[in-house]
Amino acid sequence: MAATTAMASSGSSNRIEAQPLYVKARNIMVNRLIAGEWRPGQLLPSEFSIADDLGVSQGTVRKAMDDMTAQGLLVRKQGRGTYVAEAEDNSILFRFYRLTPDDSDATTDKAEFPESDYLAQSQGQATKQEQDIFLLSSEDMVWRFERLRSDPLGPILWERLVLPARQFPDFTPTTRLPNNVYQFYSSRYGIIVAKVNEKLRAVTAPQNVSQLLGLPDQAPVLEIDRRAVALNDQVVEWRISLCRSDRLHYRNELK
Amino acid sequence: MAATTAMASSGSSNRIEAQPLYVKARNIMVNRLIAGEWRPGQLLPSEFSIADDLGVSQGTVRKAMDDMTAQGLLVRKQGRGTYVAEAEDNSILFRFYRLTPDDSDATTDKAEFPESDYLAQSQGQATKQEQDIFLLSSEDMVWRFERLRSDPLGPILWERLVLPARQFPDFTPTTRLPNNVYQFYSSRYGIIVAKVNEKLRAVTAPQNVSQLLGLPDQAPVLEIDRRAVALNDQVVEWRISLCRSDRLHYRNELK
DNA sequence: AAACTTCAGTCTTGTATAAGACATAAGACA
DNA sequence: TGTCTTATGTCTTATACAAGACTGAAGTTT
Repeated sequence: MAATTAMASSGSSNRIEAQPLYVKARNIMVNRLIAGEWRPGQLLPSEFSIADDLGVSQGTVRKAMDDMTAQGLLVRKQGRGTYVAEAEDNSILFRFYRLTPDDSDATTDKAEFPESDYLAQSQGQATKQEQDIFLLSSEDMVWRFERLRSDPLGPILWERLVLPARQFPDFTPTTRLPNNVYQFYSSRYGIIVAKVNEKLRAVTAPQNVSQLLGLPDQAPVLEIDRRAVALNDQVVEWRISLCRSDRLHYRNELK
Repeated sequence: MAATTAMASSGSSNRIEAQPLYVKARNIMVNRLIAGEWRPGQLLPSEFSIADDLGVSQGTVRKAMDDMTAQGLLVRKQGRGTYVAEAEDNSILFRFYRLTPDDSDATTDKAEFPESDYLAQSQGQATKQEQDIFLLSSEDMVWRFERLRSDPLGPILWERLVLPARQFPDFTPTTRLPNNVYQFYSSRYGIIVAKVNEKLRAVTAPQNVSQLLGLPDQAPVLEIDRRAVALNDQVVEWRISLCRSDRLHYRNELK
C-alpha cells in the first residue's frame, strides 16, 4: 500500500468514522459523479489507476464499483473499461417506462416508445406546491409542458411536466423536449436521474383529457404522479400523467 | 483445496460449459432453497464449511451469497451466521405492499397493515385462465378466497385470491389465511416467493365492490392483478385487488 | 504499393484465493 | 455474578491470475 494518501487512514486514529474503505471509495466516486467531474458516457480511469489515486487496492475500488454498477450508474465492459452510464444504456429507455399494451404478455416484449405532441409550453413562477417539490423560493421560475403521447394505435396519455428553470438555462419557449428526456438530461446537462418516485391513483378523466384520448366521458384513467430525483437527492422533474387504461396497463415487478 | 469434489472440475474436460465457479455455487445453493433442503429461518452452515463442501474457497461462496443476499433470499449477521430469509425479515412485510395513505408523505412512514374480513372461501376446479397461470390441468383444484381489507379508517380494498390446491394440502374450507400470507407460505410450506408481477389498471368499480368500500356508484378504483412467483418460477398465488383510490395511492420507487 | 491477416504486447475488467480484522456467543474462572 | 478467554462466524482487503479488447509491427496476398 502507498505510504501516505488521502484514504489510507492507517493510524487507527481516534476518529469515530468506522467506515470500510470501499464505502469511502464509493462515496468519493459518487461525489465525482454528482460534481460533474465524471460525466455520463465518459470512460473512467481504470480500476488500477483509481486504486492508485485513492491509495487502496484494485479489489477495493472494484467492490465500490460493484454497487454503482448494480445501481445502474456505471457500465463495465471487460477489456475496455468502465463508463458512466447513459440513459440509453442497458435498454434503460424502458427502465422508467412501465406502460405496456394489454396483449403483449411477455415481459421482454417491449412496446414502442410513444411519440409526443406538444399542447402547451410556458415559463412561469413556481407555485407553492412546485416550490415544495423542487425546494425553490417564490421568485424562482419553472418550465411547464403539456403534451399528448401516442403509439401507432392512437393516443395513450396526457401529461403535464414541470422542470425547474435554473437547471435548464438554455431553454426557450420553442425548444421541445426529446422523446427520451432522461437521456437528454444526462447528455446535455449532466443530470443523472438516480430514481423516480411514483404515486398511482385511479381517477375519472377530466373532460378535455377524455376527449383528447378518445375516451367516453367520465372514463377511469390511471394518474401517475412522478418525481425524478437526481444523485444529489434533488427533484429535477415533476410530471403528472393521465393514462388510458382500456388497452394498456402499468406493469410492475417487485423483488 | 480439497482433492476431488463436486465442483472442482479441474479436468479441463471438453465440456463447453464455461461458467464461473461462483455462478455454479450460487445455482447449487439456490437449488437447495428450492428443494427445501434449506428452509426459511434456518441457519446455514458457515461460509467456510460450505466452501469446503463445494471444494472452493470461502471468498467464492461469499460472492455467490452476495447476490442472494442482495436479492433478499439470505440474511447475514456478522459474528453469528447466515440465515435463509423469512418473509418478515428486512421489514419485508411491506416489500410487496405498496398502498399508502395519501397524507403520510415520508417513504419510511409505513401504513398499518390492513385487517381482513373473509367474504367467501371455496375449493373448485381450475378455470381455463387459472390453468394457464398455474400450469395446471383441467382436473386440478384451486382454492379461492374473497376478502375485504380495512385499515382503522375503514375498508381499503376488495380482493379475490387464488391458490393452487396442490401446494396447500392441509387447507379446509374454514382455514383462514393469516394477515401476512407470504410469511405463511414461507414458514409453513417452505415456499419462497422470489418476486411478484403486477399489472395495474384504472377501472370503474362493480356495484357490489363500490358498496363494500363505501364509494359512490361508478367510482374509479385501482385494479391490481398480481401473480406471485416462487424461486422455481412457478406462480403460487394469483390475486386481483380493487383498491379505493380516494384516500390511498400505490407508491412505487424505480431505480 | 495497397490491403489484408496474423500475432505478440499491453491495456482493461473478471475470477479465485488467502490472510487478517471485526463481531458474537459460550465457556472458564475469580 | 461479572470478566476474560476462546472458538466460530462474517467482513474487509490484498494478491495472483484469467480473459477480453485494442494497437501496431510483421508478414502475406492481391
